[in-house]
Amino acid sequence: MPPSTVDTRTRIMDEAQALILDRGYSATSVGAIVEQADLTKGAFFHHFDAKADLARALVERWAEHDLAHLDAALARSDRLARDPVQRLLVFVGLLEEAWEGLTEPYAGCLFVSYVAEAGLFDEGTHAVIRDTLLRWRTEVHGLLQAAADAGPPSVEVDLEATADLLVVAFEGSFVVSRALGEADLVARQIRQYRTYLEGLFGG
Amino acid sequence: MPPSTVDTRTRIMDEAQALILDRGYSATSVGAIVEQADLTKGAFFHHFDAKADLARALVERWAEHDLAHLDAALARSDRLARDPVQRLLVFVGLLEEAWEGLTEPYAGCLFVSYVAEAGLFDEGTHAVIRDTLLRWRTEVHGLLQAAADAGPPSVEVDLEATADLLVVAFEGSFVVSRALGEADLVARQIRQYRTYLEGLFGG
DNA sequence: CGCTACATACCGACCGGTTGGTATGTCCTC
DNA sequence: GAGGACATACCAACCGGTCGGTATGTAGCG
Repeated sequence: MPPSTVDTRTRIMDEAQALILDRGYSATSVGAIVEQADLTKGAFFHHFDAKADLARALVERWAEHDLAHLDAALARSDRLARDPVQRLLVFVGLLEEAWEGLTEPYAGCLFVSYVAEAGLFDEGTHAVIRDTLLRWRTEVHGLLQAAADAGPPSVEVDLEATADLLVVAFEGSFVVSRALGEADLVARQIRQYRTYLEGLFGG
Repeated sequence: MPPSTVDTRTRIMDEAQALILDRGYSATSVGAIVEQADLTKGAFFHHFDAKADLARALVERWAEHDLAHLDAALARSDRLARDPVQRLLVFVGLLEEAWEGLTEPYAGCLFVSYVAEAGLFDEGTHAVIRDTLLRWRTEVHGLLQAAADAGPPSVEVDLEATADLLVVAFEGSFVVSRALGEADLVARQIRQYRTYLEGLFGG
């Protein structure tokens, strides 16, 4: 296998992502990216047609990992619990677990970076983000509906909004966690969400 | 009142804020700002020492309005309800009310914009955001504590994290609302938060 | 094997345009 | 006529992107 191609492209993407998470897309020049990756502009534009091409590749990779994470938690909670309510709570518990023990670098989210500079990206790039968030809505809503079918929640509640609250709690946590410099904030907020669900469906 | 000075400065800030909310701080050039405000660079640098000076002024104004909003809701809920639990629920209800009926432009938050490009701003600017969020934490935690003292919540819960969840729900809603193009998402999420509190303290 | 033909990976100089910022000038008001 | 409120003109640095070139394959063929 040629040691170069894939490696270099990935390295560019990794360095670019780190820079974008820190200072945003627009402030991340391709000059800075290639310097960080110890390359030249020639190398960059060999692998990407334009800077926007990189942006698209990055968000697609991020969405892919994100959905893989979702599917994994879905599958595991499916295996670990039979009861719909338990399945729901285990699912959220697994997510919480994944964000525990986070200390040093406060979480960043590429979606937040892109949304904050939304005016710079084309429809296709936005669609990647939208589709990913909608997958979360659909899947979580499915879990909630199954739990509600097994036994109605303690109070009447908008199940779609409840599903969205998980994603909202994640994205909001990323923002607030960085703003306050508190790494454990994400996991604590997901735990809050779980407490909410326990109250609704009876833990 | 002199019609010029304050007006021009405010106009610069307004246009700059609108642009930053749309495409971020870095991608908002002072050239674009003065063009939007129908001015020239001379005018801009007459009112601001540097672009960073504008950034600071904007976040300070935003924080001021944000805290005024908080204080108003705090004062009104104080007047409208005597019981600590009712006071808490009315407080959140007022916030929800303020975000209802929002249709056209999906909400943006300057804090989100700044956090997404955190690496570009100095400590002082970050401190403004941090202090503002901490005020929310303190005040909401106070309301929660008072409610808990009047009658313990239905389940044991981390009251500080519960306080943070309100801010997290706001910031997260701003992000997701823009990403999905759903203007009513903010109010629906704040309503979810209220439902959570009702479950904890008994509406 | 040796030769040709072509592809991939990367370099570094360079281009036009834009950036934040400055220096100077002009007009209006007190 | 002094000072504030702008406009005009300009600069050096940097921006995304192009281009000619090179080094290293790699596949086909005799």
